Amino acid sequence: MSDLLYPIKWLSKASAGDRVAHELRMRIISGKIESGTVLSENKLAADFSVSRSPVRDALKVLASERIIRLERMGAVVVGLSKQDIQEIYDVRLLIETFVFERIVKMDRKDLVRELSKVLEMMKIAVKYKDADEFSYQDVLFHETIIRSIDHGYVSMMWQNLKPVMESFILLSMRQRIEDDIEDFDRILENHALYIEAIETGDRKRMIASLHQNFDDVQEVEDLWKSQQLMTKGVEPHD
Amino acid sequence: MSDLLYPIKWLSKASAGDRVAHELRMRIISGKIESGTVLSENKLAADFSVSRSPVRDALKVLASERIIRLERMGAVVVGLSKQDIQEIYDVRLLIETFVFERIVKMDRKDLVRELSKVLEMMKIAVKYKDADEFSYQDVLFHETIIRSIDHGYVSMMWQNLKPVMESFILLSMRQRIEDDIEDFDRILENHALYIEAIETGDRKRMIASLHQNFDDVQEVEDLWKSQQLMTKGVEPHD
DNA sequence: TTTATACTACTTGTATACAAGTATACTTAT
DNA sequence: ATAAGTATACTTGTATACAAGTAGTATAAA
Repeated sequence: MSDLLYPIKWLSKASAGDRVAHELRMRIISGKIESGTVLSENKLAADFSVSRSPVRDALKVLASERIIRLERMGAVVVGLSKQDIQEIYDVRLLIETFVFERIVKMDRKDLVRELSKVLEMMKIAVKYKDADEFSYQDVLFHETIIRSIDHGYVSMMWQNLKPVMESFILLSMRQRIEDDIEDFDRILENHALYIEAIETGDRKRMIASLHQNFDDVQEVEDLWKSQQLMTKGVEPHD
Repeated sequence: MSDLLYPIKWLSKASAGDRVAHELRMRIISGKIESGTVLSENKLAADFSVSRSPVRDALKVLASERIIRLERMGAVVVGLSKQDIQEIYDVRLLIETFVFERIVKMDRKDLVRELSKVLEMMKIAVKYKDADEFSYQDVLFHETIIRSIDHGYVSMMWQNLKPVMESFILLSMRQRIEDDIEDFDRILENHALYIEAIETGDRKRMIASLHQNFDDVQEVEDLWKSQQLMTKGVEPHD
């Protein structure tokens, strides 16, 4: 088994099943395991040096995220297309605009303070060129916003979306921290704008900030580059 | 083990894990298993006469739906509160309004035809006082709308929501077919209005039809009644 | 009576075993 | 050479076994 794509430190207390799920997700989204590949529970168990039980758990999770398809014989890798990424953004936009409408009716002081903290963390991460830490804080930023309205089913939707988003952002940021380090300033600025929008309850500014993120196709390009990079060194997964 | 709440005929090709998940979900949402109860994998396996494996699968599914909470020792039943049901409607409204915006930009002829068919089925179900069939068609109606825009991640959100919705609607309709059979006319009319809104692309009418559904708290009352009914005959699940 | 320790009866997560089903390849008969 | 049937090497779903850990209880000591 080759080295891991998912940060080991994020898995400190995770079960074997979780580890397999996270690592497999990264390999699929990065393109290291190509779309169309048929995964076998037994082969995966051998690859990861675990039994079939945790592998089965992992495959169920990945199937619910639609990056694999469970069929009669074997799990077929689907992966993430550009359209998928667009769709993820659709849903994120959908969720976050809903959340914003709730937020503006609440006391937002604590939230703004919390988000400011996360933003500072992101700045430090950029300073030390730590793509993984940056990704973590980026995801946390949006999760903090979403969870602030205390809506069980919206949180649920986020939980379903999060793992794929996280992997995708991780890969994208790792790529970008090599190619476009100065681009992170723009991302940081965008997040600052988001905080301002929440603070002032300015719906327009919030939408603008969101779209500025979403219209930025850079991340898609990053992922594509990353996939090219990966598939070069891929072992033929017959 | 007492008799089943979930229609057996809907489980013809389902695995043992699916059966357990569906039945357990019904018992939890109906209140037959009360909130706070701690479920044990071994006890459940014995109750359903299966091994722990399918029970584990089922518990994972129910946990992702947030009707139970997986803890260190045992799975704690959470159940559905009135707020949860309100939240489900929030999300359904969110999804369906998004879907509608896409639909009005498409050719809607086939969709309208398909929906009309489902609506006729619903009418027959009412005629024969078949609450289960009615529920099935009702869920199918909304699923047909949502899947028509061919959006993977929106479909995913629906898939995550569907099982709980389905159970909830089933219980509510079974209650209502006893108490308020004439009320089904109003529901049918509402669905007809929905189809019209799609056909004409009339956003306002669609929103109206949606709200008419959502503002109707009857379903919540039905569920509550159903729960009262159930908890009377509940065996103390120490 | 209170505190500490050890024991019992649970729990989960993982590994392994087995039954039933399916696709591929290889016979064998025509 | 081709078609039909059969063997085999896979697959999944379920059952069972085992290790590690946790709550609660009972017993022992102060």
